[in-house]
Order: sequence, then C-alpha cells, then structure tokens
Amino acid sequence: MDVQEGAYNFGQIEKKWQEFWQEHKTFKAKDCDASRPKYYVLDMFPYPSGEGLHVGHPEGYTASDIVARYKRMKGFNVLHPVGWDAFGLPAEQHAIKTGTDPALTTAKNITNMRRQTKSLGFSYDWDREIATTDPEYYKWTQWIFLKFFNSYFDEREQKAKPIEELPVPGGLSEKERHQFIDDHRLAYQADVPVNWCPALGTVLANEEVVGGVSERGGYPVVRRPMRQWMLRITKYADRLLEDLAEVDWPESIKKLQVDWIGRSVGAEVRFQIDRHDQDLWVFTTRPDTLFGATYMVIAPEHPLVDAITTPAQKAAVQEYREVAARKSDLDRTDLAKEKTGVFTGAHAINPVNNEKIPIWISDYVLISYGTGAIMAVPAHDDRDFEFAKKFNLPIIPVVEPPDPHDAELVRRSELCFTGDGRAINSGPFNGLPTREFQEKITAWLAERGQGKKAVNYKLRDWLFSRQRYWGEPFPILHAEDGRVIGLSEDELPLRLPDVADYRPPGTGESPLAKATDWVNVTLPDGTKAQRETNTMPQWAGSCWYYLRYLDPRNSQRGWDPTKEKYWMPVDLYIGGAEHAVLHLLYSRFWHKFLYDLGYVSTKEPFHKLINQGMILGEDGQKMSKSRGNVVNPDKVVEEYGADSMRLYEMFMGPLEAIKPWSMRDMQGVSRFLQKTWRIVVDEETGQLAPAVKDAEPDEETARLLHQTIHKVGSDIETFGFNTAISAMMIFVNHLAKQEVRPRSVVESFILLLAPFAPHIAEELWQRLGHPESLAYQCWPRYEKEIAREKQIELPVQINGKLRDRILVPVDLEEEQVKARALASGKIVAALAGKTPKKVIVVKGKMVSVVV
RNA sequence: GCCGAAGUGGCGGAACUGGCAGACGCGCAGGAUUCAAAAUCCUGUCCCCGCAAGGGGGUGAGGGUUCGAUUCCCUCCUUCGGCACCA
Repeated sequence: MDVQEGAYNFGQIEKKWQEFWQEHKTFKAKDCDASRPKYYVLDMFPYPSGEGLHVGHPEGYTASDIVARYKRMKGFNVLHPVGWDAFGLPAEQHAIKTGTDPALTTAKNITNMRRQTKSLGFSYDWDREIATTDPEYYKWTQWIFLKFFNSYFDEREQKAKPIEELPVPGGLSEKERHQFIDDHRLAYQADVPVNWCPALGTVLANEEVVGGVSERGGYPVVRRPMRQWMLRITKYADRLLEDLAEVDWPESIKKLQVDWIGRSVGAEVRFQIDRHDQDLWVFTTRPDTLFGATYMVIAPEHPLVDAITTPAQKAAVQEYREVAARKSDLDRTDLAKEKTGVFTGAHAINPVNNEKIPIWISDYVLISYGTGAIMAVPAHDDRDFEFAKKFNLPIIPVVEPPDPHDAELVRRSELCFTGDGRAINSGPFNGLPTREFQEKITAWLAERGQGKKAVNYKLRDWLFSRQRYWGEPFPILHAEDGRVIGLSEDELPLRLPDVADYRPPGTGESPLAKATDWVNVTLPDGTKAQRETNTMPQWAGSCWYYLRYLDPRNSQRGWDPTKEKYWMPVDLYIGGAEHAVLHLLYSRFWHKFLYDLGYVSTKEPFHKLINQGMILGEDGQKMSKSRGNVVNPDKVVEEYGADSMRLYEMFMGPLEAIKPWSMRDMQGVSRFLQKTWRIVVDEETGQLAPAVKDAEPDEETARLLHQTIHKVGSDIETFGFNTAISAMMIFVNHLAKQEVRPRSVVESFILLLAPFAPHIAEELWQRLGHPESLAYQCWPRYEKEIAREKQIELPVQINGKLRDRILVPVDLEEEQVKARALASGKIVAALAGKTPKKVIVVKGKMVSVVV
C-alpha cells in the first residue's frame, strides 16, 4: 500500500531535524554572553551500561530538555550539557570475566548510549560532552584530590586552607612534623575497619552495603581493618546542614540529608573508674538523666576494656570480644536479636552523686560514635531499658512524664519514657523541666571539670579508596622512608596502566598492585617509591562534572574562573531520588571545599533540584530483565517516534511520581501528534491544509489560544508537564473542528508544542514558511484581556448541595449575582417558600444559599 | 520500630490560596465512513434508583471544623521510599 504523500512520517522528520541541529550547532551555549540572562539546566549524567538507555532515563532528560528549550525561547542563554559517569563496576566485572579492557567496553557502551540519546532529540550542546574516564577529565579529578591532600581545615574560620598555612607546633622531630601534617590533611590515610567483600575482592563504602551484603551482586560483607584513604567530610557537617536553607530542593530530600548527617547536641561527661586512675568519657544527649544512670556500657573494641576488666571476668569478656569481632554489620545491627553483653567487673563513679555503677561491654554501643561508651539510663532510653530488663539491672526513673498515667507506669519501672518532663530523684535538681535541667547540669559539670557541651554526628568521614582497577588512580607516592608524597600538577594525569589481568590479587590490594612497572618508581633523589594502588570510588568523577561542562576542553585548568562566575550555580538539576543523599552530599562537600580555596564562587552547586519518579513496567512492578517487563526505548522510538515518546513520558503523570508504563496510553499521545499534523498539513497532497488561512481568529479561538499559552507556560515553570500537554490537547481538539484555522493561531500553537515535541514542531514551522529553526523564536505572548472569559457559569448551592447553575457576565456585581441566583426557577422551587438565612457569593466561583 | 511520600472511575491521572469531583488521555459501548478492515469522525461512559425529568450516594476508613472539605484538624488502615541500636 502506498504511504500517503503528506502523512506524518516521524522517522524521516526526526532524522532530518536531528541532522539539522547537529550541523548548525543550534544548541551551542555561548560562554559569558552578557546580553542575555544565563540558565544552566543539568541532568544527572548516566552510567554507560551495556544494557543501554532504559525508559527511566528519558523521563528526567525530557523534562530538563523541555525547560531548556522553553528558556531559550524566553530569551535565556541556556547551558544544557551531557556526559558519561563512566567508571564503574560492571565494566570491571566484564573485564575480569573476559579479559577485555574496561576502556574498550566503556567506549562501546558510550557510543551506543550516545546514539540512543541523540535519537530522542535532546537539545544538548554536544561540543561539551565529557566522560569521567577520559584522562583529560580525570586529570582534574586527581587535581582536586591533591587539593584535598594539600589542605587542612581551620577550625576557627571553619574553612579549608592550604597545608602550608597549617600552624605546626615547634620542637617536633622531622618525623613528628610529617606525622602532624599528615594528620591534618583533608585527604588522609587511616587503618579503619572496612566492609571487606571477599567475593568482589574489595572494600565497600557503608552505603554500598545493604543489609549486610554488597549492593551490587549481593555478596556477603565482613569487617576487617585496612589502610584506606579518607576524606574529612565531617569537618563540613555543620556547613552542609546550614546551607540547605539556601537551596530550593524538595523538603523530603533535605530531610534525608539532615538525618544522614545526624547532628546531635549533648554533653560529654567524665566518669572516674573505681580503683583506676583512668577516666571514662561518655557522650549523652540527655545529661538531665545522669541521676538515673545505673550502669555503663562500653563498646567491645573500646581501648579501656583490657585495663579495667577484672581477672574473674577476663575469660567472659575475652570471649565476648571475639564473637563481636566476628560478627558482620548485619548481625550487629539486627534489631530482632536480643541484647547481649558481659560485665567487666569494674565500676564507674557517677559524678553527680558518687554512686558506683557497673561497667559492661556490649555491641549495642558502637566504637565509631561519640566516645564509644555510654551511661545507661534504662528508665529513659529504650535500648538501655531492654538491656536492663534482660540482665536485671536497676531502673531508676528520673523524669516524670506529663501524662499522670504514664508517670505511674514509669514510677513502677514498667514504662520507658524518652520524652520531656520534670526531674525526679535528682537531688537538688528535682522539679526542673527537661530542657532547663540539661542546660543547668551541663554548666554544673563544666564548672567542676566533669563534662562539657558536645556535638556528635552520624556522618562519618568518607572512605574514599577502592581496591579496583577501573577508577581514577590516586596521584600519590609512598616513599621508602614512609613519607607520603602527592604528585605535582604537571605530572597529571596519572594514567591507568595497562594490565594483563583484571582480577583482584585477593590480598585486599587492587589489581594495579600487579602492574609492578607502573607501581615502582625512582624519585629524583634516587630513592625508591611505590605508587598508591588503590583507586577512587565512582562518586569521585560525579562530584564535580558540572564544573567541567563550563570549560570542557581547557587543558590548563579544570575550568576558567570567568566562565564559572558566569554560569554557576546550576539553576535546575534533575535526576533520580536514589542520589538524594550520597551523590548530592558528596558533591556539595567538594563544592564547599573548592569554594574555600577560591575555585568556585557559590556556596552551593545546585540551586533547584527535582527528582523524577521511577517508571514501572506495564505490570506495575519495577522493570527488570528477570521479570521481562523492560521497555526498550529504541523500539518505542522506532514504532512511535521520539516526539511521541517524549510526550508520553511527560503525559504519564507528575514528574516526581512513580508510575507504570502503558503502551496503550503511548498510542494516545501518538494520536494527538497525528491530529496536530493534520491540522496543518493536508495528508492527501502534502501541502498546507486549506483550512490554514491568513485570517483573524474568532473570539473563542483567540481566547482559548491565550488561555493555552498561559497554561502551558506556567505549567512548564512549575514542572506540571502532564497538565500542559492536556491543555494542548484541548486546544488541538478545538482547532481541529474549525473550518478556518488562522495561520497566526496555528503558528503560536506550534511554538507552544516545540519544547515537548521539537521535531514535528520544527517541521510544521518550516512548512508554514519559516526558513529558520524555531529554537530561538519568541515564546508566544500571553494577553490576559484576550484570555478572559466574558460569561461564566456559576453553581448555586443550597446548604452545600448543588441545585442549579446560572450563566452570568463575568464581572456582574455581587448583589446582582445574588438576585439572579435567587430568581432561578430551580432555586425558587428548592427553597419552597423558605427565606434564606444567608447568601454567600464567592466572586467568579459560586453562590451558596443557607436556609 | 522511627522518619518521609501517597491512597480519587475499569486504568494513567486532573481539580489554583477550602468553592461545580473525575479535566485530558486510555479502555469500553453505540453510531457514521468503508465491499471489508485499519485510520478517522460523532455520541455516551463514577455508582445506585428512574423511560425520562429528577433524586440519592461518592475522593482508603471513622470522627471534627465550615454555608461548603479530595483540600484543614484528630484517630486508624494500606502501599511505596528512606533509616535502622548514632546514646
């Protein structure tokens, strides 16, 4: 069968315009153009996987592209770049299995994903494309790492400074001096218990361990101390919290970050250990419950354990420690499990009342938080309560709950109360409300040198090294004499060596350790050194990529400061909520650090953040290969075209909602585009439809057009893309019925459609006689007067029930509206002679009669 | 367990600051066009009673505030996401 001459041939049209945009560099962003306001729209760049794009990617990318195209039409100088977060485990696993260089796998995957991305017609400035695996890119990742290595944190000014400015105490030996400096670097090495995954032959960050097994692969993970590189993100905890006030992010995401940082204010309190000269420091957020402390608990790994354990308890303590050490994180955090612990035989002396209380060890106290020791107040802490019940330890209530019933239960030690109340059993402090007590007692302790105010964070320093091949090498040398030396800038990039075997040696080292030619170097003074063989985690490259887009080909510096000042901050950042904490926290941290050193001009990198929701399979389940419900974007584009795909992704529902895919609904938006096509083009002839004429629009059409202009524009501004599309559908339905479709009206509409379905819009625009691309056409002007309805229908209610509708001129006086409502036949009938008590007229909305 | 988000027709969803619940799309039913089909167009489509006019019910459940509640408040249920002994 012949294809009709003028039918909507999306395949041809999309190819044509994609080539046009590429050839004309239509979307090239112009640096430092002072004549227009700038707008930086950023997508979370994808990992180039072998699977290629899935339909979740184009969701966020379409949304950001609509905004980018809309902003261009509104006169903004738009920066809309794309790139590849290309280091990562899958390519390395593939290399281990097949011996293929991950660089080759990655390049192949990028080629495929670039093709897919281009097929959707996103208005990226492709000249700025980057990949984190490119040595010209990771050169600067290494450069930033060296900045961390060569900086310290000035506590007084609360900012990073060059390490040369670190005040080093006098009288130190050369070795001590080095040690002191190394201990203050923002990138430092530490022996830390890490999550060692034997199956992957690597350590994992806490966040890569989910439920005791590796996030990728699901292999068991155990604790094991190893030398690791750490970044001092904890120094930035307060600033990372405070500056959340500056950004326009979803409240839920901010809250996740706040909780992740987990700042808690309380006191550190000193307990003397009975018959020892050492003290035991604890951290508590409830110093007001000190009188209720009936025992102490220290972590099994606590350094004082050996010193204080009595001979009688030695064996039991020793055994407990060994069992605890063997436990994985999963076992230790399993709440279903009962509390365990062993008495050390030692006692501590409570500074407020000189009571002697027993010291236990238990793994419910973590060595890595606070001081690794607590005072246990079972009456007012759930965990202590549970422990005390199990081991029959005394429970002394010291806070009286406001509720008398609760108060009685607490008095009988039957209820653990963790809220605020009034002090009891607390000597001279009895009767004080919780808050006031906390302040008083903290001051009281401080006066006596028994305590001080303290702040703790759940946030830990960032474990920054991985034992992998496919990551950025650390620009670090370990000299024979133990010195740790950072490479100089002109030695960057330090490239990954070629290796024959990508398998980890299994010693805990990375596969790089086997590249001995690369590892062993001779220093200028003739002594020998070894390269660091760990590599950086995948987060590293994504911590600063938004800066490289500003100046992607600069070989002299990471980015030009003038360009940085012009483009930053990112105005709109769209991506998945799975990065709510880690990526967004890490990159904020790097950004603040770069801000301290003067390399960036804004405190925060991302002003506005939107999370797109996940797209589920047609069965309402998460898409996965094993379920067989994965939708392939290539197929959809082939069958319906990129414009339909884009439109459908936006029409499914609110951007941020989780929603299931539906091929049937996909056809619905495809029909809408075909209808749009037929409004302009005569399918028989391929010429402009005869109904498209140079004519004045009738009043109704003009009104609807302007209402649509308003709706679509404001919906784009508020990311309500689904309702914008619905408004356009209403308009097209109207226009399709008109015998005359004024050219000016059709053109305005095409411009509205352009950000959503750019290929068809460009094609129709051209067919309407415009030789230029519409990418920089002015967004249609909204005329409020034209959009205004002349008559409106008002509902009339009696006692809240709808009884009639009246048609009135839009600006009719209130009294008149009232009169007309009461005069309506149905209302008269419904009132049945009763006199209304009250008549409420809500202007332009409704009339409510109360009887 | 704690924190967060959300529950609206057969389905995806809409409803601005408390003001006509169900826009728009899908599906379905009937009709037009066609030799027939696809495509397209028209009409209908929350539920119940009724031929109709009309009436009653209805936004997870129950209560409250209000002339009026999907929207605000309280209690509860369900689903999804995050955290998981952080003292």
